[in-house]
Amino acid sequence: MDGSGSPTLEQVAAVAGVSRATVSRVVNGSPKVLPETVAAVEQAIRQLGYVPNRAARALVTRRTDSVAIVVPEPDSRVFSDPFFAGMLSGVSRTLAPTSSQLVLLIEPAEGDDQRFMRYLRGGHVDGAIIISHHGRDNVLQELAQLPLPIVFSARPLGVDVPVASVDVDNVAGARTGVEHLLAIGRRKVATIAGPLDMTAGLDRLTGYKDVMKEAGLPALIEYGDFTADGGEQATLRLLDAHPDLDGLFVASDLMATAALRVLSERGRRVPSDVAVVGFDDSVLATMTTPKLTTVRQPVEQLGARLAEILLAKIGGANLTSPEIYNTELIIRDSA
Amino acid sequence: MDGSGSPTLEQVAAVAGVSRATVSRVVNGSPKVLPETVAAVEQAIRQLGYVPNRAARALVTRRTDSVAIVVPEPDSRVFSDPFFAGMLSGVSRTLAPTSSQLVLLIEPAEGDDQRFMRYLRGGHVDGAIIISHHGRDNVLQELAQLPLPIVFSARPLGVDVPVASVDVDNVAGARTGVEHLLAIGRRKVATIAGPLDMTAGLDRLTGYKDVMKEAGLPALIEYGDFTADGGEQATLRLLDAHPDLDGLFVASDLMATAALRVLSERGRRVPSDVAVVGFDDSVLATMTTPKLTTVRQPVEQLGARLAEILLAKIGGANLTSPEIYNTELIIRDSA
DNA sequence: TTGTACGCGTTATCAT
DNA sequence: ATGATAACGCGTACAA
Repeated sequence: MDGSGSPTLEQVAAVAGVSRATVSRVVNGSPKVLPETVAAVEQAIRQLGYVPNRAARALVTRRTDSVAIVVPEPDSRVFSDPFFAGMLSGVSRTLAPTSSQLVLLIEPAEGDDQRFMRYLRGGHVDGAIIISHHGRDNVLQELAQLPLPIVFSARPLGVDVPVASVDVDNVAGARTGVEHLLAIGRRKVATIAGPLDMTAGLDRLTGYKDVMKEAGLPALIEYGDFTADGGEQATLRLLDAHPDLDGLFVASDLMATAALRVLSERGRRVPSDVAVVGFDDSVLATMTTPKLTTVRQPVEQLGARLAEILLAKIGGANLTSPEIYNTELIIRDSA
Repeated sequence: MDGSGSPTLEQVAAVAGVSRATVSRVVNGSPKVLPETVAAVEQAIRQLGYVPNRAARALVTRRTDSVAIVVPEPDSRVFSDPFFAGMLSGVSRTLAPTSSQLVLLIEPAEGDDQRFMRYLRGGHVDGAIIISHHGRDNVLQELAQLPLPIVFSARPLGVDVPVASVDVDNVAGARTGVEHLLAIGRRKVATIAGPLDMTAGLDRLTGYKDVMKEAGLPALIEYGDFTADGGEQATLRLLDAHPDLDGLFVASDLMATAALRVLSERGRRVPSDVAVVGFDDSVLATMTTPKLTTVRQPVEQLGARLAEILLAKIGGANLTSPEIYNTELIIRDSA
């Protein structure tokens, strides 16, 4: 701490022998300042180690130069999901050239919505990216109606107003996965779906059902919650109910890794006995034995696009429609 | 947006028929306000949907009610590491009861230090938690000397001033892992170490070396960079150099998963041919086949403690020494 | 090109 | 117990 707190514009002005206003202009890169004045001011700034006070600036400009990334769930799962990590990476890289900072809002405990709602409403950020998994209560709806630029990381379930969102085509992605299983000759193809209150759960199941129906094959469905444990349980139930299954489409890589393990423990060879296709192409996909054939979604790109859209909206653009990206089937060893 | 921006203290005061100052008192829970006045003000607040402006508040109180969690590396690996996720979880849970928000500062590209240094210096946060992996340049040193409450997530390499930090006893942790390998009869025990410019790399290697030396056995060392790829390469080199190894201590679970895969591909049975011990006990440990025996570190607890220490320092406490936590060997199937 | 002066929404001091 | 009023540090018309 330097004696009397951090230096202010005023002090810089005094040292540089100019007015506060001029220093402000230099700091903000106004073109209408004499080069020599600029030099003098910059010298003073360096000498004092001046750095602008954002609070004061925000107060007058009504811009905070920070955006929130909101996880409206107490879900620590979100963090262990490589999906989130990838998106965060994309978001932060896109935000980097900007002066914007990233504020992470996590719902600490179930039902503590109002905490971040207040924060968002308080004008502490210029906009927000919502990482929503569940279409829970009416939180998403409330978020969507906030007087603030907002982008959703997935089509928010249960929201009836037009909102900007970025997502992959989960239905089509699931289709490619299941179609691949059929293409390699599998007929008893089951799925481990995600929860139906998540876009990812709902749409991927739809894709599976569609393909099976078109092929005239029965749908064999169990549900997991996108955790390894959930995947394990679902696989066990599936093996009990359909011991003769020869193909398995799993709605996430994390659940798929558990499925592979259970299959192995139960003496099923992958892919010869049971072919397995996952969804995500996360880092996990290459860590399993055998390596996972999976439906890739371009997570970093999604994150980057989320940030771009948000910045555009903050800049005044009126974007309120979903953007859908394509998936790609990555064939490895499990199917 | 309601006509004219968000309501201010002034407007609430007008509606409630009191002065600005009184409203402020109510908002901040001052005891010296008549209950009936409180009621009137709270009514007005609800009616207007008032929420205090943090920028204005921060300007006068000089407190921002937000803390930064800094990743002073462009390292996207940090995110895919479950270790980071766990700590983040612990930090955010501890911060929750507080009014403090979490600001995430990531170095977007190599060498862009000054960006977050300026931010931290600008008084935008009340304190910062540094998640540092590498003892790179003098960034850590600069961070340590910031006139701001700071806590490091690991003993920062190359910092010569006393700083607060939270870490596990990596040396002892590695010892228990290696000693276990010896205890189950392994003699050709190799290690995949992490980079030596990270505490985790350095100390865990030390633990390995110590045990091997005490046992009068040769140290067989290869280095990885804490990624799956690095682990894979190191394992291959190790198998080439020492085809007869029967024990392997890997400095991280992520690298260990890769090692397991390579060993399997090379026809080594785990644990019968080669016993493997990892480090972390991350979610990965139970996802492998066989499940990984590993040295657990209490990540969430570390994160929580980081936050506690930071809050204490912000509150005026003068903590500038490391805190070391114990690890625990979790025995599963790989050793 | 530069300086003056005002306002941003709060908290805190001092009267009342 | 409450109300004026002065900061807090900055941006920006407006004036010079």
